[in-house]
Amino acid sequence: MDDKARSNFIWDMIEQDLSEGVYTEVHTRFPPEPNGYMHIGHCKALIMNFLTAEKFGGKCNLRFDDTNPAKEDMEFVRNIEKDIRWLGFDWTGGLFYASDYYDLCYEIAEDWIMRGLAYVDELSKEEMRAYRGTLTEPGRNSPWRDRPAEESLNLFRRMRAGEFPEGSLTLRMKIDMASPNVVMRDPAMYRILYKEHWRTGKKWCIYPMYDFAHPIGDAMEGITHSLCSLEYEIHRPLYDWVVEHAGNKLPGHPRQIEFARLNLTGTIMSKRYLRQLVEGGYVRGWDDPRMPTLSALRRRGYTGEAIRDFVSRIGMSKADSVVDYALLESCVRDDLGEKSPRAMAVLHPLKVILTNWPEGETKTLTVENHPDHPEMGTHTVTIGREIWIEQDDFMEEPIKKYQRMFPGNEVRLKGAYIVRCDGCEKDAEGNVTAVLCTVDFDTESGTPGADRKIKGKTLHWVNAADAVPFEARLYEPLLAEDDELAAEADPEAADPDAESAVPAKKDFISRLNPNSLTVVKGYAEPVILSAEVGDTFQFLRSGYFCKDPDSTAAMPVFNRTVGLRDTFAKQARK
RNA sequence: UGGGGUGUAGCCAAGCGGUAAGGCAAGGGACUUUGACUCCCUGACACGCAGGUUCGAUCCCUGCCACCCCAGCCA
Repeated sequence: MDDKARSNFIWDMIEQDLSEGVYTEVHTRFPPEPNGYMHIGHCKALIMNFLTAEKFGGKCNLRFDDTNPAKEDMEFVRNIEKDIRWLGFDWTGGLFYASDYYDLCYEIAEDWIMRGLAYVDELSKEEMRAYRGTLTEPGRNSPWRDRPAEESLNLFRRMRAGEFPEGSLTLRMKIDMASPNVVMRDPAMYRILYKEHWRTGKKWCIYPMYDFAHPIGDAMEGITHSLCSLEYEIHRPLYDWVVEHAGNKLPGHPRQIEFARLNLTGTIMSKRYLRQLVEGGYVRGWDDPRMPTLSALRRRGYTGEAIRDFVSRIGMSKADSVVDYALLESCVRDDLGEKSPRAMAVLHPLKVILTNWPEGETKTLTVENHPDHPEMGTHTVTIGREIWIEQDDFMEEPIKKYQRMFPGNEVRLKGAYIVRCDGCEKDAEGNVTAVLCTVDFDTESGTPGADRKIKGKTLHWVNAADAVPFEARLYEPLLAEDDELAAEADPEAADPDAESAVPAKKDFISRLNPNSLTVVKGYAEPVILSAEVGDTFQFLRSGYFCKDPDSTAAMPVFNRTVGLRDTFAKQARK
């Protein structure tokens, strides 16, 4: 499946590195910050890192980038590990934490101070911003930039000892305040944070910044290729600067390569917006099947295999893109189509009376579990005088090309008989209350008479006498079709507290699709009762459905993972 | 107006100087006890635009345009 992933510019670069002897092996890493639930957007980086290691016979580490104790939690660590395993990967290179390198980072920091590569700054956050300059104007050196190394060292040690309040001092790299790349204008290395770290406890009250700790972690783990998303491209000079200047303490120099992140139509990948959906009650939680989080996709019935296939098929490039959700759907259909047993369920029930069926009599029939996989076996269904069919499967006055039930037409009941529709019963308002049909008893499935060809289609149905009521949850994209926020810039890059975030927030909520969830009560054959939460069926002609944890003994609940393709509905819409 | 990137069909994406892969979507058709699956067939006077180099350019050069990223003591 994963071999669908063709070559890409990253693998080309790696091959070249290997052939030129820059590296003799390939070692990657997936470095999530444990500050939230993973979503499908993260899968691109995740799968790319793991797959690259697999492809080149190398290893891939899992490293939690836990350099900000204010935002991180152990609960997220467990979830991320679970998600990775669900996708079928293992951290063959080992499990690490950025916090494993706190001591080393500190050592390097002191070394840099003594070598004049870092200094303790007393500028406030606001002052620092002012000194940094703008995109078009160079910054100015901090007045503290050239203080004696011993003074910085003393201050830095006292920072560590907890002698200063948060925000009062920072340790900065001494690079170039006039650099056209603002990332290089004396970036912060350490800030004071009186937060207990979920791993290191109270040991530290100063924490290294990503730009400092990340390259060090990569280098320490022997990472050869550090694959990350495009927004880190401008950090690459800094990444290299850090590794070069700490070189005497590091075993290697990884190569950072960037690629475009994943966007999907009809949804969003921003943690900030997703949190809004959860906290605003627009969805039922982080694992609401409408969410793009992996826990939600899992609950909805997506498989790890389908997601791997999807990522393999979208390819890898540096061009900003928004992938059509239809591709993801195609991937799950492929996977589920092979694996899922078939069953019959009616979502919008309409009663059919088989008028020539003897009252009180029941017949047991055998149906296949999968048309292409006889080894998956069979199960039985019963049929009696009254059955349920889909409301869509009857039209008193058929539209063009309609081949389902209408007066005078014959259809096949899947696995049972050919029946002729004779008409229907209506209530006072003219609503159809029941369809009347005559059974051709000579056409039972599996018997010679079953070969008779008819014009009508084969319909799914459920015997009314032993039908199991169930709840089906049907989903549409979170965002209405023309409102693809996904194409917008990642708002996480913006300050959530900034004024500019307010209109975006309002706008985003107004784009929500009011029909993202539809709940219907239907009937299914009893076989669904034996399903466990998480089991998937293909409900014939309807789609793939996965049993939800909300299920009770009295009311099984099924999420529609994805519908079947419906070319007739498409034509009819035109 | 600084720097870093990106621009190939509706959406992704190959292509690496020799005359435009593939997938999804879309449209035809075959098959069908799922209008599903499967199987056929259909798509770029042409690769953001304009020049240039070349026998020949999507691939090289120049200029322009569009979009994305960066001014956190977030990652």
